[in-house]
Amino acid sequence: MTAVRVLLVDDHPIVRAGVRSLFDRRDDVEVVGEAASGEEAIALARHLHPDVVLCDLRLGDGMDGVQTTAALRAQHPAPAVIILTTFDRDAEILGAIEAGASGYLLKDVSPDVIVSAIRQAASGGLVLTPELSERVVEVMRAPRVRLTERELDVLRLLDTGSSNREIAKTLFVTEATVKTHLVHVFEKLGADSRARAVAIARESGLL
Amino acid sequence: MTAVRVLLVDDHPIVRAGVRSLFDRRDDVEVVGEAASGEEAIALARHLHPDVVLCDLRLGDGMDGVQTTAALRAQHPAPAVIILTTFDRDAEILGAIEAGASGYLLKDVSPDVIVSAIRQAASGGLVLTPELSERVVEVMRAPRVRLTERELDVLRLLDTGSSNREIAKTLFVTEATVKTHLVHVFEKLGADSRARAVAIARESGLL
DNA sequence: GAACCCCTCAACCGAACGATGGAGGCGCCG
DNA sequence: CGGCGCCTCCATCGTTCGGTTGAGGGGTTC
Repeated sequence: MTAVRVLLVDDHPIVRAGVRSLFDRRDDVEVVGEAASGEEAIALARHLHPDVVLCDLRLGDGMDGVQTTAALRAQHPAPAVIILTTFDRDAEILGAIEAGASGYLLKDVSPDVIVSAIRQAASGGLVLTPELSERVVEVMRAPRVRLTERELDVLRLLDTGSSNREIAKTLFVTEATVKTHLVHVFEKLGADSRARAVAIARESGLL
Repeated sequence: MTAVRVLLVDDHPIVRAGVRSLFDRRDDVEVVGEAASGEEAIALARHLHPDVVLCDLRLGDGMDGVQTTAALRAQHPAPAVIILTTFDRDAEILGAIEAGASGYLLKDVSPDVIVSAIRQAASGGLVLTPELSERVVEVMRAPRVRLTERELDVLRLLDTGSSNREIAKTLFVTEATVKTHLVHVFEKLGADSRARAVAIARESGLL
């Protein structure tokens, strides 16, 4: 059996070194490249054709992990993508999976979990830690909250502590319009007040 | 010259492995131990007497990096502590320095910066990346916002979107009391509304 | 064209919010 | 002891801010 070819994507050199060292003494996994950004990862993957890409979600200023995943999955042949990250916000997990990730691991898992995840992903499987898979189905089952662009605008301004009047001013609309958007945001989020809305939005990762 | 003895503290095995691999081929830095939690770090340091402790800020569920730093610095002999973390919230940086950390590095710095930081810290120096040191003096110069415990309680509940009435109920006080606290919070934060207060508090890392 | 969604707006009402000016009790520290 | 800071609470006031309801135009999809 030939070794699984892996591409590492993380903006922290230290983490890359850490992951790389996991495979140093193994002959079934081979690190064929490292990238510090999504852009770099895509370019590298185009030439290296890795079997699996191990990708962080937060990648500094450029593309994020979800965008990178989507771009990678659009390539031919498409590598399997495993998200390896510190954060476990529902929206990001869901986003990553929707974008075509075959796995989602938190960085505090033990090294051998990562190794086995890579092997499994290389053979086409889906990899989720038990707690995460539980959450995933839970969130999947709950109807996804879809906010319109405008509603997101007011929500973001809400988060800065703006009043309706201020939001109206910066969005160049009437205060009445803002209120209408807010009503819809409240409905969709199940909130009964602006304050609660931001709190909920924050929890579900919309902000 | 004898090698600098270093203790690694991070809840992610991967990061520990990464940092460790930085020193593998160097003879001037020696990793004498690893800890996955603050508690473990303190216990280990008591026996190992490292010269420098490299410590993450977020350490899972137990003690955080700031608490760990304070405890380590209280030992005799006290190791130098360098915070190595992903986050750069003002409050945490300040807290770490106040707790006696001799350095604060972001995980995206290049490996050799870490190495030289360790050497510098071992000889008693203070280590800050240029951008950070700028921010530090800036925040130092600005009068520190000190909220009382109760005011923080109110602020935290505010963040969840609670109304004054609800806050009063969960804190077992009158609505009047809540309002008084809020007035003080507003004064200290320079806010003119509850929403802005949360926003400001969030920015300055009080939440 | 009808149904639908999104953005826009008006007018109303009420409550909650923030401001103001107090007051008393408690613990700590010089 | 005498102050000081913190927590607690009272009453009042105004008014703005927020949330509700209802409604119209533009774009789309079938």
